[in-house]
Amino acid sequence: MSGTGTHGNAIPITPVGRGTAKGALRTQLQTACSACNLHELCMPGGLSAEEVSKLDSLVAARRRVKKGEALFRAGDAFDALYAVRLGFFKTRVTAEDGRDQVTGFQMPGELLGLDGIATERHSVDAVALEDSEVCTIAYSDLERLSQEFVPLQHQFHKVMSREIVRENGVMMLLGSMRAEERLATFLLNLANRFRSRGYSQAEFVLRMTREEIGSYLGLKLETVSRCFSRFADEGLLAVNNKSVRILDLDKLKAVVGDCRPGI
Amino acid sequence: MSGTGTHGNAIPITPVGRGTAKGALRTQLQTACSACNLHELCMPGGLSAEEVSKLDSLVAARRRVKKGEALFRAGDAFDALYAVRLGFFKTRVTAEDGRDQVTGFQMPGELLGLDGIATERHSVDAVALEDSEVCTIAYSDLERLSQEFVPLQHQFHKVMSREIVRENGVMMLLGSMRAEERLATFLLNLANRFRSRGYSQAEFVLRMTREEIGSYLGLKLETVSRCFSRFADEGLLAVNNKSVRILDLDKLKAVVGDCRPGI
DNA sequence: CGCGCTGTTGAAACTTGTCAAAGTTTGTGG
DNA sequence: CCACAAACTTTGACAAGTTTCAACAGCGCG
Repeated sequence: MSGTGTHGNAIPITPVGRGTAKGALRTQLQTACSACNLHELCMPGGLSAEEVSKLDSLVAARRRVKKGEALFRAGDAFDALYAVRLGFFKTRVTAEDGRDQVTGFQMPGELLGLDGIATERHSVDAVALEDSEVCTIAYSDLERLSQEFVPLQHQFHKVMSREIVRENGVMMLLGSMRAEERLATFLLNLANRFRSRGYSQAEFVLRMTREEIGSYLGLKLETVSRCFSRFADEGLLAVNNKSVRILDLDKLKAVVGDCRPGI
Repeated sequence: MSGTGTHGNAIPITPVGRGTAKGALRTQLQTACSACNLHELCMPGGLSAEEVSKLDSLVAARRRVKKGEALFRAGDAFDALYAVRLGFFKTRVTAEDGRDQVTGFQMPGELLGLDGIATERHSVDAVALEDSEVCTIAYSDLERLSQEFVPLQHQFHKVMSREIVRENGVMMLLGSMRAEERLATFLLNLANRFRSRGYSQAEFVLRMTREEIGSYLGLKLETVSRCFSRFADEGLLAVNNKSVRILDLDKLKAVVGDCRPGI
């Protein structure tokens, strides 16, 4: 099963499209959810193998998005959801006065576009942070299929609810944590998500700039940079530009919950 | 139709249950969504009259929640959604270390409990800020009915998506606004929601304390109090404890978007 | 190879938080 | 219905945390 020396079911997170034979093979094999090694993390979630195969009909098109390009923009008509297959995205909202706020970072297996259902127009921009690839799920198809297919409907509701819960967590972070706690929380969250995908939880490369991290965490980029430096000084992290290695996971966790250790 | 001198289709926002004959009559008449004057704002949303009548079967029980009591708590098993019928709620998340964060305020016509779908346990507390009343919608019934009833499914998805979009807005507020902007945004949002319900948008009574406002806005209660005082000094508001009157709507709006008027 | 974007660091300014005290309102029980 | 206690609000003075401004270093892309 495992230990063959290959990456097993881990998807390389490096930019796609370098045109290797192996890449071409993978693309061909994994057109279907049932063959996708992300299906545990993605929409198929708790569905049975048989049920997942029904999903395959939904995922019509694949789409590549180059680094810096938008998958969709606020104001665009909504007609599909997107599952990140490869790469890394950010979503952001822009206020009338031009300020913008990063509202999330999405990695393989995560869904984009849920914001569009409310008004049938997107309310955020989804921008690729590296060359990426998504599965397109036409929303009308999803609605139709989940009509006749109870577990899919249930699963979809869970995905939306999970997003609501995630945002509650971000509100807690933004509303009542200090800079170091915010960054530590963010790094621990990233580490967990990498781990779920079969990557090292201790060592990873950030796809976003300090400014994007700062926007997400409600901080200025200088503050983010200073916090990284402080964590490095204290031996919690080894930071080299965008690559981060967690040296002391326990201490990093302690940064988060240090305010009222007793209560 | 209107202009009879009564409140028409406006629901009095004062505490319920004083046992007047009129109150008893209303309770009896409005057990059904089709007879509820909130149906424009609530789940029935864009549904036709005929469609709404199908909803009635869903709304089995009504439930009263006294001021200060919880409709549900984080960790409780999830089995129903609740539509606020009368009164006012807050939702809050609590961190392991005891800190808590208000994640929303819900008024009549708004839904509570969407957080519970993800894990089948609630992840927030929902607490009544005044004596309140909710319609209980069993989630299993909702799933079943929306299975055979497309517009309901669609409407429910919209409600969830709307909540995601709302939370994006709160992230913007918490992540990149200053104290005065946050409070102004909050007041304008309240004003709009009161207006949609047929109340004055210029004059209303806050159901929550300064501390709860502060928690929602990521500020300390003293900061909230100072901002109120400053708005009053500048002639934007008349503030008397919990009652607020907006004196200069345009200036209040200007507070929000004053950072980069040009760009 | 150089220009621009990204990241780091320092010092000063500013916003918000903390602590403290006093006033006000609300709720409860006699 | 009044009195008292608890909860809430306001305000001031001061402290702390974060932002702002500025300068410079490093890396990557053209």
